[in-house]
Amino acid sequence: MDLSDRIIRRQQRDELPHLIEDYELIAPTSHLEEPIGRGPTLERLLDHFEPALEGRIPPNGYIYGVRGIGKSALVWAVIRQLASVTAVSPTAIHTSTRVDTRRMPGFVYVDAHVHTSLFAIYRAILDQLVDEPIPSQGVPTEALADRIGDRLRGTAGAVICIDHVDAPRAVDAAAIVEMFRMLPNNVAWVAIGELEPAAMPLTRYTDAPIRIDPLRQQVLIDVLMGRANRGLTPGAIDHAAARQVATWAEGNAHDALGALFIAADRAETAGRLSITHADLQAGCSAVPTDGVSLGRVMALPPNRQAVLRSLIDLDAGARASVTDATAALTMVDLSASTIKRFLYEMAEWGILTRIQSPVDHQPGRPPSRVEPNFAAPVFRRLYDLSQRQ
DNA sequence: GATCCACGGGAATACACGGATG
DNA sequence: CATCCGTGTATTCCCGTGGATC
Repeated sequence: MDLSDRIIRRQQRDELPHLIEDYELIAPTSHLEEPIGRGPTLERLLDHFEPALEGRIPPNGYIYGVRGIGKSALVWAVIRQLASVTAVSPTAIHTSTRVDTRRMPGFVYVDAHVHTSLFAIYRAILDQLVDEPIPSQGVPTEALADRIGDRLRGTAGAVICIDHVDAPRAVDAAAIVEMFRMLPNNVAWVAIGELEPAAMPLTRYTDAPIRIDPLRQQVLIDVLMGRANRGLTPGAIDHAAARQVATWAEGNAHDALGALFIAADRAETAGRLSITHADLQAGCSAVPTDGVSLGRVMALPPNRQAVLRSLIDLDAGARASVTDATAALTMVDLSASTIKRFLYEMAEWGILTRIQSPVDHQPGRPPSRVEPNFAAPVFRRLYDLSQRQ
């Protein structure tokens, strides 16, 4: 072994066994290209999209279900696959009776968490339909709409999925429908949300809504074990542990993955190669029940995330009131009034929970403090990883 | 010159409470 | 007793400004 080998070996010291081999693969924010154990649900989604395989535009749709059960993961995976089929075989599948030479429609997935204005939504759609770079500002919104129209006219059209249509920061659903009116009629849309169809005005314009159900316990265990197999060192977690988390999560895959992520990160930080019962306990208790998804938190604009990142490291004293927290958040390069406004806004959006201070005898309106309404340890790790580079 | 958007700042409003008023 | 008022905070609302693009 020569010196350079020795040096490389030193460099690769970090390549010694780690519990977590890939944070991405166990993160509740990332989706697998092949969802685990969701065959029947995938079939129902494919039923809806099936006309596209013969070059026809499927009806508009509404996919719904309670939070955390993998709606985004499933739709994302389906759209991704369909889009790649379109890309790989530009002509539609040949039937046994005749050759259909029409092209298949394109498939587009837009997250209304991330794209919170009509302009941004148009831009995201256009970005998936064309290769050229798209202006980020300086052009009127209608110009982007026109470009989408120009691109699609005379083609097989497109199916556009808008995820999280009923999110607090999302563009109003009615405005989205209005927006699709301006596009050629070879465009279909599929909205994904949490609201029951009766409460979702959009369903006036859709085919029968498609409900996604919470994961059965065994499926959720499979999901956890599958993620662990991909992202953790072999033997990091056993079946009983996965069952423990699955039971706690009651069909909510997002929360179960969050708990697993925290448990694994805790064990990793402690230098262990397997996850203990205490790690899992810590993981479960750090995931708030009825919290908002980490996807929603990670979709926030950079400065909001920076505020959150600093906020979750403040000690209880510094977070006693919104005013105190604002004053303590000096590491963020924003004015105090902006930080304060961010905190109130994020509370409005459900990202933070406002808790009234117990009545005291100070004059004036009693303050409230804000607490994260998401799995803070997961956000801390994902945010820090995203900052390295 | 137009357009979109994040910031920043401050006005307006809400709330709590003690004390005054009708 | 029900209201109103004044004071002190907290919270919400709104709009101007300026950077970055086109």
